[in-house]
Amino acid sequence: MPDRHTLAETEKAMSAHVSDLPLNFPAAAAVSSLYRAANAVRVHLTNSVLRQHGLTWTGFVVLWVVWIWDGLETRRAAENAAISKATLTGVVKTLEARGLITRRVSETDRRLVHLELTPDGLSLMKELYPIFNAAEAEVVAGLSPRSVAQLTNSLRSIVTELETKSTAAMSEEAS
Amino acid sequence: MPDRHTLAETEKAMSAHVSDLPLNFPAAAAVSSLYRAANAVRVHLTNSVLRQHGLTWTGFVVLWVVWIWDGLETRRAAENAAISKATLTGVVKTLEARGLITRRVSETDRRLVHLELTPDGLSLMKELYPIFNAAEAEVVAGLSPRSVAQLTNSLRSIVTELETKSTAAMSEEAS
DNA sequence: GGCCTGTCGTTTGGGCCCGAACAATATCGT
DNA sequence: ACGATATTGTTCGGGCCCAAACGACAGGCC
Repeated sequence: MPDRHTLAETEKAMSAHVSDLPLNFPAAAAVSSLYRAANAVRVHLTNSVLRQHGLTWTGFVVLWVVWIWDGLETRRAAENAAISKATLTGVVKTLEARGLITRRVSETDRRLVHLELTPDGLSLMKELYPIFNAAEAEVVAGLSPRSVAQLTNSLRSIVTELETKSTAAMSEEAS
Repeated sequence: MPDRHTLAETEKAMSAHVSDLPLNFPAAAAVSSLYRAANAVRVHLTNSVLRQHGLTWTGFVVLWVVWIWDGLETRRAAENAAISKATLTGVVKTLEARGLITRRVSETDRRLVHLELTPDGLSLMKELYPIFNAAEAEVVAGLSPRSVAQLTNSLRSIVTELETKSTAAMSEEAS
């Protein structure tokens, strides 16, 4: 076990610098934990499941949304994968080169590009997703089912809150 | 409001593909929410606070840990910021070029590099962190204090669980 | 028809991200 | 003393990440 700084030590060092300021410590702890947990989960699932199949986390997420929706347009794939259109272009290029996904320009609206899994991509997801899900289950295995449900609810509440803020800022911009 | 896929629609599309498989849906929902929330928070805090100061999320995190610990060695900075040593090298190079941080090779062990804030870096953090923390508070404003505490606990539990797994895998490797 | 406005996916440029390989340095065993 | 072993920060290569600028295209409005 590396002698890294413990949580308690970090909080002590922190309070030595900012204890005289009117800060919201629980909020800081929540955001910090959120970042670290998401990172740890991404690293763990990548190393334990995805890497041996030559997939990155983002690549897998893109394959997953295209699979679940039986193919969709680029803009919706980016929304569902929570990445920008620019990023998606690069990721799709990688997946296309691996023969897992195909791009097809729409006949009715030539601006749109429709994404779909190849047979190889489809069989990969059918094989891989149950394994991936089992690893996801392990990640939350230490929590009670009730805690997992509460966790999911709180996280979704945060996402909703921020999406509201974001669209509010956009309409303010437009006025 | 863009007509993106709702949560309920996604779950419906998902069950159409995998309802016959023995999957752990609550675990999948938790991991997915975790990823999306962390992403949304990072984007929000970057755009609303960090960008106008020319800082990235990771750059800010590195500055923060160096600040809180009154300077530390590269390997500890990477641990505390939850990024790899390789990534830290690049981030520090950026921060050094902006005049916010300094690198100093240790006298007693010439392998070690000590990181410290410059006066500019110090005054930036003193000005910026209260603003950043206020934005963090907004992020969890929709949750009750009790929910925030539970959220933090659950997330820390996940991190601890994964760190245990990771060190267990390493000692297995070594044997 | 001919603009005008908005939307689509891509490109560009700069930065983060990591694993693996590496050179420099320290430490341990003998 | 001195080779074997371990640790540190860096480099390298490939991939992800995004904002901004861009060209292609669709639809509305005169």
